[in-house]
Amino acid sequence: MSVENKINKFKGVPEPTVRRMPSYLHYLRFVSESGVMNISAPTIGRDLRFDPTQVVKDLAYTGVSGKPRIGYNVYELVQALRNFLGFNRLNDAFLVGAGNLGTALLSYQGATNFGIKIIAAFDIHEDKVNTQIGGVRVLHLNKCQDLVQRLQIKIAILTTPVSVSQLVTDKMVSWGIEAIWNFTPTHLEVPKDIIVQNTSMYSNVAVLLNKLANKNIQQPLV
Amino acid sequence: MSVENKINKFKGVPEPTVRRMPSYLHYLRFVSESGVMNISAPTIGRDLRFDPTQVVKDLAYTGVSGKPRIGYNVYELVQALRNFLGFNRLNDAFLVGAGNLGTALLSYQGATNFGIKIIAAFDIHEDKVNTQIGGVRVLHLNKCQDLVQRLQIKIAILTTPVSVSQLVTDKMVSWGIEAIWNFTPTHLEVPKDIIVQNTSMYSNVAVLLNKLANKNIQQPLV
DNA sequence: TAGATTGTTAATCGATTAACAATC
DNA sequence: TAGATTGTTAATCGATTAACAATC
Repeated sequence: MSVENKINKFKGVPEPTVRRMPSYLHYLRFVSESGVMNISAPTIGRDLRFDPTQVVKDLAYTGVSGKPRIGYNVYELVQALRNFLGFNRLNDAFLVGAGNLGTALLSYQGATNFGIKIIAAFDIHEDKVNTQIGGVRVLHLNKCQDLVQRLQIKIAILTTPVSVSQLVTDKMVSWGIEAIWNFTPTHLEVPKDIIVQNTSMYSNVAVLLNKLANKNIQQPLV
Repeated sequence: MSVENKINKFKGVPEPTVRRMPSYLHYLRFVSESGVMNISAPTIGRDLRFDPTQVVKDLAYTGVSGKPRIGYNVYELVQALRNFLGFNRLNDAFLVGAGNLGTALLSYQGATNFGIKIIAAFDIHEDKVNTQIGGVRVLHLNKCQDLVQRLQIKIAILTTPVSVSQLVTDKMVSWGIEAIWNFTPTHLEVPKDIIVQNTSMYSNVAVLLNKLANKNIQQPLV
């Protein structure tokens, strides 16, 4: 195997593991409130309905090591998970498109800050520009490039209409945005070093409705 | 293998496939607007960045069959996907918890109805009760049981505070709710025939931040 | 010490990708 | 007909689960 290949062999933490990390953090915070100092993987697994071996493997990625028969130190885990999830860094983001969903996210994060802080929002409609939503100022999109570059913003939350999502994406990438949290149903075309995280309400609804339909089909068989 | 086992061998459509279905639908609607009548799996794959074989397999689940060298009939696919995704059925839902996220979802779906129709929302705070959000009436939670049963509602959207999420879930299940779209970070305990679809903003943020962090770690290696 | 739990290596399982024959 | 594409069967890949030795 060539050196080139070996370098490319670098695999980060598996995505399913990353997705479970916030669950562990939420659970461990809850557990630590009741004064529990140490916790074992089987206990976590029982409560969260995860396989105990999977819990062990997942937690190993935080760098925390446990003690046989005792388990893991809860405080240590919470800190390690916070660090793993990037809550200790500051993750400033811009939101583009202050329509229904954009407004929704702005109001939502007013209360809960889930690891990303929305610094400003952008829109082109006069009735939105220079207002505040959820404590965040809405500016005209033509101010975006300058601010992305001055504030070194790397994360953009995309909540524009579908009709302009690719166009806005292209511009933001050219301005230096490195990661796009895409809430539109559009498949965005981006250079390969740009990260796109698709969050589709549609996919989630699809899975739920499908399970519900299966349930009703399956029943008569039993 | 026992008969019991054979029955349990029933596997629905793989979840990853279900998650891709809305992408196909969105894409095909777009394509059909430009008057394209037939489309091949490789073309779809190229545009959506899916493996062509995967597209063929996914589309097979809709029941539509294509013609070699010609592809699939776009109109037929759109109809089949709409049907597959349950857009032709009416999927009425109740939303419980008209706080930040609840309000957000209510305002959002005002414009976009993504397969589920929110019929009413419920809360216990006097300042929310008997208001309207996004055209949906907010009622007191003590009216919920009666309405779930009268209207035969099967789907609940859970956007309560974490502190009451399990409690509210237990009640709704006892009232006859069959599927819960859970937006809280709580792991809900439910009877095994109840469907829980977790939609965690936290997980999505976690994946995005993790990719971003990896990117910045990996760069120096090159 | 005895035994529950960690941490690692192996087996399983399911989805993705590749190969290829059938077909229009 | 020739050849691109469907549709199916086989190979690969990665995550989950099982097995087990090390350890506190």
